[in-house]
Amino acid sequence: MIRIVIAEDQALVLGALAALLDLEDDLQVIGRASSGQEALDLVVALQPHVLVSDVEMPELSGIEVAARLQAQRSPVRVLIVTTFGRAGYLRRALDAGVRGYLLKDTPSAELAAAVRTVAAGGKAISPHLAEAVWDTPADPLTERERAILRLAEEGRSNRAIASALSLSVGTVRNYLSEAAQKLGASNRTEAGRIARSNGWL
Amino acid sequence: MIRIVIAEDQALVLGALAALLDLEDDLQVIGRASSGQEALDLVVALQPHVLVSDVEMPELSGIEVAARLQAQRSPVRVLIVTTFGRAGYLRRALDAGVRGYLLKDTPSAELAAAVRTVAAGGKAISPHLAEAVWDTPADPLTERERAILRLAEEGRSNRAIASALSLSVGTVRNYLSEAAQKLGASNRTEAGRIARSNGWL
DNA sequence: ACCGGCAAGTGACAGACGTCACCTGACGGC
DNA sequence: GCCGTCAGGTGACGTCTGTCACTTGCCGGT
Repeated sequence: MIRIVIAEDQALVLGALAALLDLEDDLQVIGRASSGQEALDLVVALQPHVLVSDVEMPELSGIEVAARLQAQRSPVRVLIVTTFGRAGYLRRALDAGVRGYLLKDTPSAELAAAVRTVAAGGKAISPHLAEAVWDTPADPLTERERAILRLAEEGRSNRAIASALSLSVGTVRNYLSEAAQKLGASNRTEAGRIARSNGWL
Repeated sequence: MIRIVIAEDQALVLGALAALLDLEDDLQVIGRASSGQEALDLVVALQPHVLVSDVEMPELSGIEVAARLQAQRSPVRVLIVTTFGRAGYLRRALDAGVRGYLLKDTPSAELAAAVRTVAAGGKAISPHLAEAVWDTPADPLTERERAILRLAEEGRSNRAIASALSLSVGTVRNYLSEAAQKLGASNRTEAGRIARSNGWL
């Protein structure tokens, strides 16, 4: 019997996924979390075989939860389930020791199979996504550029960004200009879109 | 026995929701659609009591499906289930004759209850959301402003927007300026964010 | 026939943005 | 000690944006 904790911030989807997994005779959902922190606590307390987690969650993202579990040498296997086929996310997830990564448009029958594979020590990556990682270049942005781009994306002016990060306005301009060049964008807005769609923000 | 068709473009969520509803003795999922068009065809063919539909779907949105059903005087009741608590969406949904509108962070136990309520001719709106509509002002944008804002949001320059819509650059500037004023934004990027977060784009 | 409202345009101006060349200081190799 | 590198800054320049006042043409109401 494979014991599972599910983490997902949308309660309806959480309940539905649990119902789906509970239909299987050899799977048992022993815990449900609606935030990253809660997921981490539950995993530590219940020691399930597998944690099935969304990426986008309040407090801690699914990837961060995986990273923490890896850091504390937890034997729990993590299977990420997400909407976003962003290559950057998958890269980070793999770095965090994640064993499975499924897109939410995978047929539902495959979820249980993926859970079993992961529980048995194998890996389960949506094939569609594995490809995407191949032909998506690595994140070209530096930490500074990312931070500035995130603020620019929200519509803040150079001046506002500068004072938020204690930089000079000129420096902010330079970083944004450089980021736009790297991304092949012709302005901050486009740069933001490109970076976000690749999972680099 | 209440007969249901489910429409949701994420296969995994579709399967999970179906599993959840099938657990109930008095509910029966008789059809599954992964696009708006498919949902419409299925509803016409199967004549379920209730259509449970996502908003964001390829081809036709859940709201558009509801509008078409209303136009052809279909007796099928529509229950929308969505991630986004955008007041604008709910308004449009109600105009399209939708009988229920649940957020995906509603506890999963309430989904079946909402289906029953809607099937019986009642209404089921997430209370949280009903409030939001109250204190969200109506969409202040004109069709032109919306179109221009959508393009600006993608990072296009005034010149690009002007030629895409066969307008003069000055006019585009004026529309954007006006839209920003209406929305209380200080630039196009912020205006785009505000409009989108209210479901006005 | 007239008025008001609305879509679209024009011209002008200030300020914000994007680009580039160049400067400074810290810091890790060798 | 010197050199390369990297984060950050400066100044200058041209272009793009945002704002405003004003104009034109169209359309519906009265």
